Amino acid sequence: IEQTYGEVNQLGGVFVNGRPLPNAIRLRIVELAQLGIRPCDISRQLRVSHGCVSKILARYNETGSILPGAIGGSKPRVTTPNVVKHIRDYKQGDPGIFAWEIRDRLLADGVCDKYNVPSVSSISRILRNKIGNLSQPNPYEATKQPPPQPTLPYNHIYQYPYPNPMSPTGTKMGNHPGVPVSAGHVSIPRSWPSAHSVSNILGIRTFMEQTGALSGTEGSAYSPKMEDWAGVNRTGFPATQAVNGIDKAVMEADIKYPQPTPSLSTVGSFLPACAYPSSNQHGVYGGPGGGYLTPGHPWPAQGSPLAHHGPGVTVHGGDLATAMAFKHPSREGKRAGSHGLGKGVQLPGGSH
DNA sequence: TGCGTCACGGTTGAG
DNA sequence: TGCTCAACCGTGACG
Repeated sequence: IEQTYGEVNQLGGVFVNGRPLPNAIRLRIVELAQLGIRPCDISRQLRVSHGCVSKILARYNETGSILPGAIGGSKPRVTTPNVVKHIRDYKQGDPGIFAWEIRDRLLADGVCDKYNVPSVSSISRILRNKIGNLSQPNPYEATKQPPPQPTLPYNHIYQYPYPNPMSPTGTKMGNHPGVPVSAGHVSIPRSWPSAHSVSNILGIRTFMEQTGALSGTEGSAYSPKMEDWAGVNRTGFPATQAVNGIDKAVMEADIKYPQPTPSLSTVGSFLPACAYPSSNQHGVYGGPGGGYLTPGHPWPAQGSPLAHHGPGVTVHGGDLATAMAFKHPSREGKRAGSHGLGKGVQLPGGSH
């Protein structure tokens, strides 16, 4: 029995505190903005706080990406065995060498670059702790041989954390057929690649439209790596069964992210009912994308991956009561102050 | 009224 | 295995 939960913001939208909005919503925000819709209107239509809309648009303008940043994890160590080895060599070659000189040499020799060169204090610590007695073997070499760590910049090592619904391995960082992935993970630099730009996404959408690959998977249509979509064929996905080795839980994530079924023309009737699994968030808001649009808007009601509400999307609980029932009981009342205000559903159009 | 910014409480994942 | 820490998140309030 998996506990899922969501919270309702002042606009009546559903969100999970601490987790990014689903890519579908993020994409919609950017697309609406590109259509000239004001951020405040986007906020109201999508029921996302204007601060969030502002943030996403600002990020998009800055990076060209709609995707959230990499969550969690630690910065990679800069004192890799290779660096330690070089420091050790420098120290052996010149016992009187200063830490700052070592630092300069690491840069000069290309062992490190300016992004991952250890600080002087780190070098000092290495000298003290690891190379204090040069007669002792290097602990890295004497004990175990950790896997070589490439001295890559921080960006490169960070991974996009979302599980990939198309992963044949069912792992969060799954590989894609035909997409070479080394070391079992896919890296997306924080300087977001243009592959995530809306134009590219739209291009991919065209592809998806043509193939019908997005049928019924509106909210889950966003692969962690958009550029991998070309290798994706989601046609005929069973709703809850493992497909192509995809972990069932991953698949179910799509289903556990129901968005209330807002009718297209009734933003005002939007009733949030969403339950995010704690493990991931892709595929949230399974409702028809067109539901975010005001009547008469030129937005294509069909043809958008976000607008197609296919059979693969099971919308659970179409009312607020259901959404609230998914909440963590322990979280109720826990968030006093401003966040507690989000509990109350405010009718659309209400001013803040 | 719209929007940029920030504090806050939360999640995440490498170390 | 559990903890720590630093990254990120969206909300809501403020100006």
